[in-house]
Amino acid sequence: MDRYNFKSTEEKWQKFWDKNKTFKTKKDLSKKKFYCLEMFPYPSGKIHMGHVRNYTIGDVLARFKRLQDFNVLHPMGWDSFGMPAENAAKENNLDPKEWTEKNISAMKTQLKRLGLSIDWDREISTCSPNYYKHQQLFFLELYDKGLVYRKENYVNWDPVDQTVLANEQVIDGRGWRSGAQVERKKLNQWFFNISKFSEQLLNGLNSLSEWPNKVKTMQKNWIGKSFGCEIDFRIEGDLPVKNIKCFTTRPDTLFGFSFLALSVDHPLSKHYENNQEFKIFKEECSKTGTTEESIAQAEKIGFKTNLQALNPFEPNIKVPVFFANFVLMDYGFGAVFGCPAHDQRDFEFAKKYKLNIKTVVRPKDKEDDFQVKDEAFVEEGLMINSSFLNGLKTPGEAIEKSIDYLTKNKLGNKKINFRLKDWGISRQRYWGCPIPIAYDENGDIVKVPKEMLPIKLPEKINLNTKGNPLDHQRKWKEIKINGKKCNLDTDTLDTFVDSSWYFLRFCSPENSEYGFDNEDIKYWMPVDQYIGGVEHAILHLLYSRFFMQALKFKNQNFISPEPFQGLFTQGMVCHQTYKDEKNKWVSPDEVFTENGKDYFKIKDKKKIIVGPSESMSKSKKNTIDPEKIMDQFGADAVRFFILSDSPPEKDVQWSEQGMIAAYKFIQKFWILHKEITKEIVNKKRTDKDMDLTIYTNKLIEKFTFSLEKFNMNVLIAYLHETYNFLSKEIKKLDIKDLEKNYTKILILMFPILPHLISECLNDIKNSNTISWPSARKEYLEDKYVNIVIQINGKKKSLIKIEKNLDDKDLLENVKKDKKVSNFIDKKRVFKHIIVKNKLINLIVK
RNA sequence: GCCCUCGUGGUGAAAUUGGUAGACACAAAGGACUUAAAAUCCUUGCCCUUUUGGGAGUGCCAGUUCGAGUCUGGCCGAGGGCACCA
Repeated sequence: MDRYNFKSTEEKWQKFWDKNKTFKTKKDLSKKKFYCLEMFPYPSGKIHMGHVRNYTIGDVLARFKRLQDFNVLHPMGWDSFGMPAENAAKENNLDPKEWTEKNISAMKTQLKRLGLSIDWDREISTCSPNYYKHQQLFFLELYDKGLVYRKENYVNWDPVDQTVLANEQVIDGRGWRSGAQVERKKLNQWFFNISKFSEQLLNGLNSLSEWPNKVKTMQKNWIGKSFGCEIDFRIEGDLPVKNIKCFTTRPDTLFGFSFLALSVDHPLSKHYENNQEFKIFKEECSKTGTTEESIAQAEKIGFKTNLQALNPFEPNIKVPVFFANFVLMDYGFGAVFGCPAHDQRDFEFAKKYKLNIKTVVRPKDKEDDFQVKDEAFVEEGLMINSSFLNGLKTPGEAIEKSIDYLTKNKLGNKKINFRLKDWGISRQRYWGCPIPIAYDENGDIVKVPKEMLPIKLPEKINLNTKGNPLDHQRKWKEIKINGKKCNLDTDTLDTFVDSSWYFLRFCSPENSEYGFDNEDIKYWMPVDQYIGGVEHAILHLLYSRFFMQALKFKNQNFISPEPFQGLFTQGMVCHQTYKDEKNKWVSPDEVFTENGKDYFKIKDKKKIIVGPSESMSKSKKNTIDPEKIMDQFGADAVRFFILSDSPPEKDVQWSEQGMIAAYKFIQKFWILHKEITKEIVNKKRTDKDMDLTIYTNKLIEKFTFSLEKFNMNVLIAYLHETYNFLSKEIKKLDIKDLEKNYTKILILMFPILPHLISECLNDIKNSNTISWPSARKEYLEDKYVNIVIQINGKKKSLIKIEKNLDDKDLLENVKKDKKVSNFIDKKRVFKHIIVKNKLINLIVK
């Protein structure tokens, strides 16, 4: 018997799909649409196992929906701007454009080899002027709507390379390339006013019922809505300052007020510009970097001013004002009122600077003389030492009452605050979308007119310059707008902007007037199922949601603003890690094992230290190259394996054994298939035996159910089960409707193993128009059912019996059962519970 | 510290949502076929018993229920997210 030749078969079908444009999609209002989208890849040059998993899951779904007669949009593109291209180009003296294009063509070939059902005619690439032209127009549109603005912001600055560093380029406070101490530097940058939509972005989460709760929770926390009030503190001291505004969620603890802390970037700091000590203090603070996390890890320090703040509840009590490193200018007003007794951070600060610690909340089970000792008391409780608040429950009553008091006395107002900050979109880099803004000779902002778009990136420029590469392009920068000489902005847009609207572009990839066509997006949007890694749970997904809000803003005709109706986040692909005796990472290709426990280096037979399984990454060298695996086992086998071992939302362990098992399954299924085809043709079977019909209908039911629930690993189990069933069944003499049932089974398998099953269906010759089968209820149950017999809730026996027997007959039959009669002999059955056609529980004493 | 998720054999995992725990696969041991190997197939899998059979059992402890992997409360452990957020 011939073995299944995956190589020629897979090539054959891929060519067939390509030639016939099988997956080309057109708008068709007569059909229900299904937009299936996987997060598009960065063209690094080679696909990795994470891509294989992501795109296989999506492809199974897309093919399934197509068989269910949906009009399926399943496109693919390239997130092709970004730093790796710029870095690679710098290192090897290449052009980022050429490097990127070469990578795209290599990866496209690899993706095609996976047998994905993609409409390649809709392919887009974000680094193409055809794409970013529209992005520049969106930028201007948002600018006109007042959703883009310019402000100063801090960045990580590498003083040696004269360049801005991304957070991941800062390692232990030093630049990754130069090793120089990174500084905080203020730069003028563009911002999207995402915080304007905080409320909408938060509320929108409620409508996303097909999103994982985990992701919704993460976004909710990120947006961070908090209820409280703003308080205007009166200030006395040696400066011409009368008030400082604070935001607080705990106005109830004002009677425990013992200091006021300001951010070093607070406007008041300008009065201390010439103060040497303050300068040193501020520098100390600036070493901590710009991320919130690095600020957090620093020790709490303060700088005492000569100012005093008055307690709004008791104006005769005055407390010191500090600058402190733990106060962030970005949040609230850059000022915090400190109540050490009921905030751990304030407590530590007060201890350090020996400030007053007054207890104003007691636990419910303690007396009124309760005093905070070793740590702040932050839980619910009752108010004490707080005049008109005494005895009230807090939070809750006490907060309400204190806000009432502040409002009545014009000392403060109820306020809702969000943690979400505006989105800084300027990047001091070459390989990104140019910002369509110029500056005239006075430095005033001039919009680039629509007709002049796109502002194209200059090609083949020298990247080994200090600072921002575009800044050196004197000719490129010069632009004449309405007869005025201007200079272009030399920053480029954050690549998250590119990916915030690409799903719209896929709906009308060829529209040259605008980023999309309104009619197209009305038909295709929202994305019915979006699939990608959980690492994008916050930024990419939130930015995309913002982009939709921004397009909808002042435009009533725009579609409903949630872009992704369904979201699925798949887990990572993991592999064991290996290290040699020098503690260097070793790749799986370089090691061998005989017993599965002890590993050795192939080269010198030296022992390898086996580390824990971790997600595949180049830096740990624990990657498996999908291309090599496809050479060895074929695309169908890889698809089969990558779905088989774990539920798709969880991490999966790469296993050589598992991969081989997948390959074997395909081989043995092919042999079985040949046998079945022969049986179909040679012997006309009579139609007495219903086993296959019942099995097939049950399979259709549970297979469809699991597929819709994304339980892909269970699907694979069903396929194994089906193989086992069929290989026994085929030995029987009588099988009813073999061809009909077998064809249905093949169609179920098709989305997972498209090449193999295309070939199989081709053999049966009725595969012209295939569609997803539906189960017929009358075949779902046999005449007989298995009834579980429990005694006092414990399983004792199992009987096969006629279906739908009435309770009396059932009970009689049950009592006849040997095992049961052994048990209930001499005992009295005083109750029984029956679950129809399933179970009977006898209660005996 | 706060929030979320998850704890099931040697391993990855199923369990139709409160009704046969361990489907399916990997690994292991034993066996069949074979001169032999490979491939393939079958059996086994915790405890007691020679077998028939019986018992325990889904991280731990309680509870609800005729019946709990599934529901409730507490504890222990692992993973992820957020964070001096005022």
